[in-house]
Amino acid sequence: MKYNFNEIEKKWQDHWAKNQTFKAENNSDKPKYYVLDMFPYPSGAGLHVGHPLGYIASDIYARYKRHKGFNVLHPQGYDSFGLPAEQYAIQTGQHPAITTEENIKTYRRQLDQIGFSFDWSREVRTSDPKYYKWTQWVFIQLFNSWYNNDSNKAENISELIKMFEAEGNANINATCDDDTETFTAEAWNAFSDVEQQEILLKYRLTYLAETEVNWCPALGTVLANDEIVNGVSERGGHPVIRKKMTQWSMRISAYAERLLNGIDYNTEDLDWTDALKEMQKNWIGKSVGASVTFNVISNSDVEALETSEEMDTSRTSVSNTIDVFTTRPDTIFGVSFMTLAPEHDLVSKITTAEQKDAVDAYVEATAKRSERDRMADVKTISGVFTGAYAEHPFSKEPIPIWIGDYVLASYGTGAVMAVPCGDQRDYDFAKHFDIPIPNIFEGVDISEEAFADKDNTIIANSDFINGMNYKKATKRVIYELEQIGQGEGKTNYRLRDAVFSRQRYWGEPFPVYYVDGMPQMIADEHLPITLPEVEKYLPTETGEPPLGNATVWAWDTETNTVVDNDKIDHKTVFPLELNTMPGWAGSSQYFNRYMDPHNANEIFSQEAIDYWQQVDLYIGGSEHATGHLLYARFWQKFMYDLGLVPHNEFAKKLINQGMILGTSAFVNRIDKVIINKATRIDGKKVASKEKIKTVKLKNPIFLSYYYVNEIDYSKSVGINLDDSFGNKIIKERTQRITDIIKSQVSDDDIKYFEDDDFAYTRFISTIHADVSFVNASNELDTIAFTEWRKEYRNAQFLYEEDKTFIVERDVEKMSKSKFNVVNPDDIVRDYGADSLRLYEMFLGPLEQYKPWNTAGITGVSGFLKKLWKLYIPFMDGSLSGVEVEPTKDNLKTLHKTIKKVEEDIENFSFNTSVSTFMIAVNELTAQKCTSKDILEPLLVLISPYAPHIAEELWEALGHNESISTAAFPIFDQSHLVESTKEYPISFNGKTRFTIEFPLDMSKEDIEKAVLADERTQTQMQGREPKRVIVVPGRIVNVVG
RNA sequence: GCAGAAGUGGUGGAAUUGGUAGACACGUUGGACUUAAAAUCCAAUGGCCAUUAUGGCCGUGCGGGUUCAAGUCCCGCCUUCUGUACCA
Repeated sequence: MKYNFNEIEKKWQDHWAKNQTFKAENNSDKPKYYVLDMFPYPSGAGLHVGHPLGYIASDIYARYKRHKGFNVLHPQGYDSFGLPAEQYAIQTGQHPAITTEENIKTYRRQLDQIGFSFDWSREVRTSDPKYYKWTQWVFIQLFNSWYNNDSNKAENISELIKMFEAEGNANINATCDDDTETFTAEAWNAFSDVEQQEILLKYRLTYLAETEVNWCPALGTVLANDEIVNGVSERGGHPVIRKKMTQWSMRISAYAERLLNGIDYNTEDLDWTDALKEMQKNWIGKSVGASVTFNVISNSDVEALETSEEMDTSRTSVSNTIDVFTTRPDTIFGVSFMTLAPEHDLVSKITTAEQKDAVDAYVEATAKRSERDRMADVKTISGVFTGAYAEHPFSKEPIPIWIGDYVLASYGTGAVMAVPCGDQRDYDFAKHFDIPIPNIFEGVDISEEAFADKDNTIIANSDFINGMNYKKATKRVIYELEQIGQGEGKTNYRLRDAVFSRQRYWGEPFPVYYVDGMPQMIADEHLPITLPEVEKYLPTETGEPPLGNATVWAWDTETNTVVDNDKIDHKTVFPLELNTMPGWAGSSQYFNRYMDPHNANEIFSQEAIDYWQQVDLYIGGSEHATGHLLYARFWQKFMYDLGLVPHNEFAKKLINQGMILGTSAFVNRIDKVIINKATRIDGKKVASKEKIKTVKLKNPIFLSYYYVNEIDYSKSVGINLDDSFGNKIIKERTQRITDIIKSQVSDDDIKYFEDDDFAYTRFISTIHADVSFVNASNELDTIAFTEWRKEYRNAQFLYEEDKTFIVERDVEKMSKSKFNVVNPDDIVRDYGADSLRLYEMFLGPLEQYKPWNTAGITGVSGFLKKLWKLYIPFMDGSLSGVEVEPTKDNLKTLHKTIKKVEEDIENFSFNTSVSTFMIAVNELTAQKCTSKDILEPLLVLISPYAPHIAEELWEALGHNESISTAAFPIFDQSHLVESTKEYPISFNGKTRFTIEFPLDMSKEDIEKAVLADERTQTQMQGREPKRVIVVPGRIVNVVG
């Protein structure tokens, strides 16, 4: 009757697989519920205990919903395109498909042994041509669409063409490239085919354009903004530079407002955490203000201006204009200069001859600095005057035009109107270069800093807006700008269009070929266009992406097949696109594909989407906040515009699970000694600043935690211990270390340790030890350690006598390089999957970051053993034929457990329900409960958490069917009704003792009884109570 | 700088939304069983003081406030984590 978890878990996992227990049907009388996990990238390292956390939570919820009578869709798959498999291919020549396949096998084995209730019949892999056919298909739909701002949705490009043919583009309210020029219907019809295609690209929702991109030379590819962290690549941490390239982009900016609305105003639609919504909101970065056009004063006028003090107001020759965006149009009369980004197109055009050298030098110097440098160095103020002036739109005063790297080319228009009195950066710039700082705020002191508080402002010295507040002045300025045609109200977004091409092999190929340099879509019926074979996964010698190495990579428009490159004749055979799609392409619609994953004719059938609608619960990491989760929302809205999906948002509720952190183990190592000239301070020998040499030890010395702490080393700095200070133990230890060091140095060097002219410092560094060599008491298995790090096989380990070598512990992110990874395989082997599942939940709230500590698992493991014991009478036959009536206590325990567990699951408070189970089992054990009426429903409660043991015991109780769809027990309040309450009696708010009273006892009677109690007399010590507060059913408080 | 979240025993964390702070576990200590170990079981465990049983004082990052009553509400700070940043 032993609880043999390994055997039981295998048995039920096989049972579920064989009977397809968790296969979901696309129609059912039951209500539907869709629980989704973010699908994993199958990395070569496999899973660590942190990975399944979210899967366990979603699995508990999915199983719970099945008990509650829902038809549950709980699929899983793989985001299997990506960099690591390709990097591995570059190094080894092994095809990424093979690496990926192997990794998936490992993942599947690891997932299976945890006992998830996934419907594996619906598995998708983004790298499977049958899947990416539909990624390519969505891409084509995007290409064939434009964004109509009047109807506020995506529409077919053919409608746009019709409008161009009929009326040109002047009155079309579409989201398009900024540089789109206006044309008439006649002009459109006169354009050549290629010209028309060029114009249409400026409107399409995915388009090819020369854009400034983040280029990562080390990875040989471009990166999206969300793939860059702190100025370096997210993967590998390589530097990133700005570069102009022709790239596919996604016009996500067209959806900026709708993406924002979904999280901002329409909150009931999107039950996501505030933190996540906030992140997306910041990323979209909406700012409302105005665009203002400043005319640049021509150079000849500037000369006139410089020779005479008088201003020439009759200028007519306006050649250049500068557009700026401002959130403070009300401060327009405070403008005293303008600043352009050094990269701004106009810089070379407007710079005067005298300033040319200085400007060129500055532009060059800025270009050399990496984005990261510029970001790190915020404090330094730099800039150069261009020599040019712009004209104030209202006052017509000349305004000097500067360039400065505090203005970013990639935000807004790359130019600002500088208002030093109202913006600190402009203020600092003006102070630094001695530019005037006119004050336009009434009664505000700006002698020390700018005044940026727009809500407490009255505008002054500002012509027609004097005396107005921010709101009124803004409105008026925008009106006046519109009157003179030099500006308008404008909303600006930080969100940029997303670059969609990658110069990589292991990604979705584009269904695109090129005729006369213009991209053409391959018709839907010929999809998928599968990845070609290449000999090398590196870029070609001419710098083309890896697909440039393919020999069979041309499109034959007659046969509609991929053919040999040799056949390219630009008549019927054309070159195919060499870029591939980015990682987020495949993850942007996978949740909908799960609804109908094997459909070869459609991305999903109408019936499937009508039935499943959208994801009800999505669980995954918050690191995808501004990547996947934003892109997927964008694609969903596009699919909604096409009428393909019934919801604007793909996931109703989203939870970000926290991370499980590792507990790293550190050992202190002395591996070198630094020799200095000695000097004496207060008669004590210490090292002088004069360094002689560093002596590296052949065999390092490792110091146990307490050993090193008692010696009181200052870590990593090193400390001179030559002098005889400290107590006896310390001296002995110091001597021991010195002896070991001396035994290792050459005869030439020994003088440094014996001669009084020298002092030496032992340099202590801390290195990670693999946590598998460390036990719960932080003792290091030194033999296993030296076995693992062979270079230390002759190292000395120093620790206290009669003790063992102790490591230091610290909590860090779990990672291979920190040797703190705990493999779920080991946990499942030693404690079972049910213990792993329970323990991961028991660690703490789902959303929280928390450290893993394998030792703690004995708590939940012991709980399962106790649970098992409760059911032994049903297995050993001792209860055969006997029906035991539940006692009142039994029922009370059961029903309070039902209530709490149900509430906890609904609130995703899984940690507290594990506690509740423990309490229930402890109580039922104490009650010696053998009633089936209690123990049967208890199993259903526990089954979502520990499904294997639940199935096994369910079977032991005589069931032939799986527990997975057994009805969730119904809570009955009547079992919890109490007739008395143990009232806490407090005095001035401090509880002193308790008295039991009937619950129906009146306030007055309780008060009397409390005052009559002799313990009350003791507490009051003769004082009269001023007041007695009685809260029936809760508490009594005596004030005195 | 801005935004969001969080500070509770040696540790992970509970606390019915203002009503007995520290549930449930880990760890530690003591005990039982055992030749021994493991496993299992029992007891104690926030700190300080007192002890013959009883008891007393302090305690949820810090300082104030509201209240019969504050971990929970209000005001002002401090610290940590996460995101983001010359965003005009």
